[in-house]
Amino acid sequence: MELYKFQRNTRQRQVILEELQGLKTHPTAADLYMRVRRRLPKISLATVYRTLESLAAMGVIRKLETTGRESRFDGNLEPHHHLRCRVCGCFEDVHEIPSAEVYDGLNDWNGWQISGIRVEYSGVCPGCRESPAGAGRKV
Amino acid sequence: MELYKFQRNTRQRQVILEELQGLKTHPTAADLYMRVRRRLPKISLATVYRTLESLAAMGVIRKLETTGRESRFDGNLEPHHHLRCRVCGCFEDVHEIPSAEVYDGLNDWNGWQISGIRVEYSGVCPGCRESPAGAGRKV
DNA sequence: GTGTTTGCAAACGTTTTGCACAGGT
DNA sequence: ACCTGTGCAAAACGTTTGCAAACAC
Repeated sequence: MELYKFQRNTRQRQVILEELQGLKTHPTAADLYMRVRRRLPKISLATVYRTLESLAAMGVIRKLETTGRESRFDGNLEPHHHLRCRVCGCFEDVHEIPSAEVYDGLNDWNGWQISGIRVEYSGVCPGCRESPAGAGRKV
Repeated sequence: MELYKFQRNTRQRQVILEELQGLKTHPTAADLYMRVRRRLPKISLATVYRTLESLAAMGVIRKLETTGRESRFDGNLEPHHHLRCRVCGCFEDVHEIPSAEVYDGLNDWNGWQISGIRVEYSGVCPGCRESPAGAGRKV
């Protein structure tokens, strides 16, 4: 995927974006495919993937970095964090940034029973700062 | 995978566990497969997956909930957080729990250039607390 | 008309599964 | 001898890609 800017305004892209922005949830590509297909029955899953990837690269939407095998997408660009349900896998937003200690093991927070917190910093490791080719990869 | 307790003590399991516990890194199943095969050339990748899954379910090791398509495993059970390199995908431990604001956008921290922080709380959502069958799943 | 974007199908990388057999107990 | 755990190969799963045709400009 090398497409950082669209040069055509297609119906597929309009509908995908509308559907995503109309959701407060964080759908997977397959979730969106299902919804978009109600309006564009011929659309292909590959188009959904390509479009979401491009929209994310352009900064119009966000591709979430969440636990789980499927990617999830978010039409809401404000920085915020997430609650993940260990049972059904759904996601919900957290707009406050509470301290780690406070919510770990919390019994009821907005109806959720919180059992864990995970903090993942991302950046560039010392090895890759020296040699950007990815030479830093060590098992 | 339904195996929460081992009833046989096999060489495969010993070696997998030894290799994982001998690493300070957070290898993927394929990483471990490579290492274990040096000692047990006939071992199958499926066995590595099955064993890691079971060890994690038993609480002997930890299956990390990290960003990325591959699962990663950790022989270190102490709670800690992670640094992820956006370039090579490697992981490193963070034993402090710093406040969100402090490290976001940090230019140099132990050699890392930090560009983001992600906080993910996990637990059980309101829907699943009522009906544990996973009925809470809503796109 | 030109060249971007699409739809399809096939490929991909990781993980899971079915099944017969090996090997702990 | 039993039956758990293994090896193998195939399936499953989410995602990406190559290519010809469709369509925005």
